[in-house]
Amino acid sequence: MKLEQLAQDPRVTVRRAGSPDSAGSAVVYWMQRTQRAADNPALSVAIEAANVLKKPVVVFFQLVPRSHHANLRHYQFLVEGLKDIAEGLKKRRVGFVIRRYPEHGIVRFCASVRPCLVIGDENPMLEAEHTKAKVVKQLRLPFWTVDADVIVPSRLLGKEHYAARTIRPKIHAQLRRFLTPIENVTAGVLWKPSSKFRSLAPESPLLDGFPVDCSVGPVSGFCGGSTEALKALDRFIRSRLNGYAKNRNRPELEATSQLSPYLHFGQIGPHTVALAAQRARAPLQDRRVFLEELIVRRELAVNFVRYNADYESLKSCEPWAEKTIGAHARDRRKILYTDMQLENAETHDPLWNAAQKQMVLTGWMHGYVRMYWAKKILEWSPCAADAYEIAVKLNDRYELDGRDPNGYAGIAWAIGGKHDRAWGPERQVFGKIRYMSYESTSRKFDSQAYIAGVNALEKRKVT
DNA sequence: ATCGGCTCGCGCAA
DNA sequence: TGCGCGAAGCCGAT
Repeated sequence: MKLEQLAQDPRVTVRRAGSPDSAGSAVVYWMQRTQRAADNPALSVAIEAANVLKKPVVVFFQLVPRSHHANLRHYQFLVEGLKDIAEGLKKRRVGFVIRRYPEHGIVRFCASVRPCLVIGDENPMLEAEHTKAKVVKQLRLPFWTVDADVIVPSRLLGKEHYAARTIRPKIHAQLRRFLTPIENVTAGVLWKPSSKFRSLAPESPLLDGFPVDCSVGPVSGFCGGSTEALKALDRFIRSRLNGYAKNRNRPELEATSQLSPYLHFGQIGPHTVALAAQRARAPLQDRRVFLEELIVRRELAVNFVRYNADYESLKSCEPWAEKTIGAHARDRRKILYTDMQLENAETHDPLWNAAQKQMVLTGWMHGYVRMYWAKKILEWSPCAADAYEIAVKLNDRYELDGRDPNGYAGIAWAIGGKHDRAWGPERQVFGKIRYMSYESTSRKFDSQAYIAGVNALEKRKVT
């Protein structure tokens, strides 16, 4: 294997070209989005490059406050995952350096390591892209990034896709090539830690004295880390994949994988999940439906965020949606709630309140209810642009998987008709945006049971 | 329980 | 240029 071959892997983007300096001391993998030591294509590229160069590999992880407006809930989950990374990297003979604000800089770290090459992982979110752009300017080193958290490298899709039906055949055509096990290669040269590259211990109280937004507390139902993620995957595959197609849209049941927090932080990768589902002994229909959501719809969301720079606002939506929303901008709203009333789950609608409470209390809301939740915010807001904004704000603040392409795509679908189509008959406020009602959702699933379930959870929390 | 109509525009066949 | 068909819907008819 040659370095040029590695650079030509479709998962790899060369952000700063140049031949790796063979006088350098190591290959540095700057781990951001892909927080795992196994089935991590970015780590594999780093190790393979280092093995060609006959150098060791060190993973650099930085703890930066207020990254993507994250709060204590998110940081706690993230920090819980660091121990698994440390253990996994040790097995692969790779070093691990954790630094915390204000000693967190990758540029400073590279100045002391003098790497041959720096590898990063891909993240379509704008803030992550800006951070990388800034670092590229300062690093006088070759810098590659690896698209490690999607099955089909997002670059190969080339443009923003209009709908699931346009991206689906493109993705399916690439699965044979990309839905394959990630090789967990081991470093040939062992990284030897020295005092010069001191690291914080992953199990030390990393958040003590760290300037993090504590207004949203940690949750008890989800524990971060790759080990927990694999356990959750195993439970899902063994007990819930069978029947998934039928039950996934029944939020009163525990029928979904609940892997989104782990996928968001990269503590588990889509290859691991997809291959486990593919080889599971569940009916074909269940496996198909799950893989459609995990791969086609998840990667449609990544495609949206990557190719539509307006994903944080209603501006990201299609002309037909803009038109119909505009035509109904002056419709009288029967009910208006303030941001506070929404945040405190103080609406007249018990299903909506339950959804909001599930999110606030557990850090996770059932996928089907998320649609309803967002559509009602549109119904109860002065305008669609405000609705989009408050939905994003609440989602990003309380969901463990907030600040993720999935959240933005979901809100854009519900409020702006993204990836959807016009639906008649035209209604107040919604216009031709697809509508959902309490009455009809209650026909589809046992909303009383869902509401009761969340309320029981709330009582247990209070007492 | 299941079906058709509602409605728009992309992507492809022709 | 025409045509098929679609990320989760609703409603009313059968």
